[in-house]
Parts: sequence; C-alpha cells; structure tokens
Amino acid sequence: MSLESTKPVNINYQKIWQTVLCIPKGRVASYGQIADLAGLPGKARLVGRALGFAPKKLNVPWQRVINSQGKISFPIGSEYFDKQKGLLQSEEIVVLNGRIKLKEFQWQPDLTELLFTLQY
DNA sequence: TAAGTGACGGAGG
DNA sequence: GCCTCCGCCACTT
Repeated sequence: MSLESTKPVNINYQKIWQTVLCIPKGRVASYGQIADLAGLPGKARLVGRALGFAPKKLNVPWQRVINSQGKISFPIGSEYFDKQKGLLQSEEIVVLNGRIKLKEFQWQPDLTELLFTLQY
C-alpha cells in the first residue's frame, strides 16, 4: 500500500529547517528570506508551517524567524510570543513592542558560506 | 470538488 | 506606524 510517499513536501520542510539552522546567534531572518534561501521563493507560509512541525531534537532556532515587517508573528502577550521574545533577548536581540530592528539584527547571509553549509 | 484556514507578503489608505 | 485587502499556497474538512 501507498504508505511511503504520503507527503513529498516533507523534503521542503527539511530544506527549511536546514536553512534556519544556518542563522547565526544574535541575528534574525524573515519567513520570505528563509523561503528564498531554501530554494522556495514566495513560499513564506510554508516556512511558518515547517517551523511548527520542526522536531525538538533538531534544535531549530525558530525564534530567529520573524515576518517581513520585523515583527513577531504571535499575538502580543500570548504564550509563544513571550517565549520567542525571551529567547531573542537572551541572544541580546532588542525586542520592542514585538518588533525587532531589522536594520540592526537582520541576517545577511554570505553566499560562499551558504554553499559550504547547505548540502543541496 | 469547494470552501475554509494560516507562525506570510506587499500595496494602499 | 497601524489596519485592511488581496494574492498566494499547502493542507484540512
């Protein structure tokens, strides 16, 4: 029976997790940015979903991914908002009213570095 | 098959 | 800076 290939999109999830793992401590990236780097331009929503499915053992730094406006994508005051804010602040990233200054903290990946890190 | 749903993005007011 | 609307796309019902 067709158990195996149930969901081919999982391959994309792994690309996304790989890319997120490349974000250095103290930096952030937007969902769209991750989608682009993962070879999935325009699929920012997929990134959000992938992070929700990311297994804990992978230790994916999901907190370093925010939306294109530089804001945390959870409602202010929610459990996950507080968790993400706390994690970011522990990396010395400034979070003001759920917002992060992209100008200061956005990750600007080095292409050559990426070529060595990403294996696809 | 169609309609609904989102950890999104961009344009416009 | 904030909000709304619309396009988008994978997934669910």
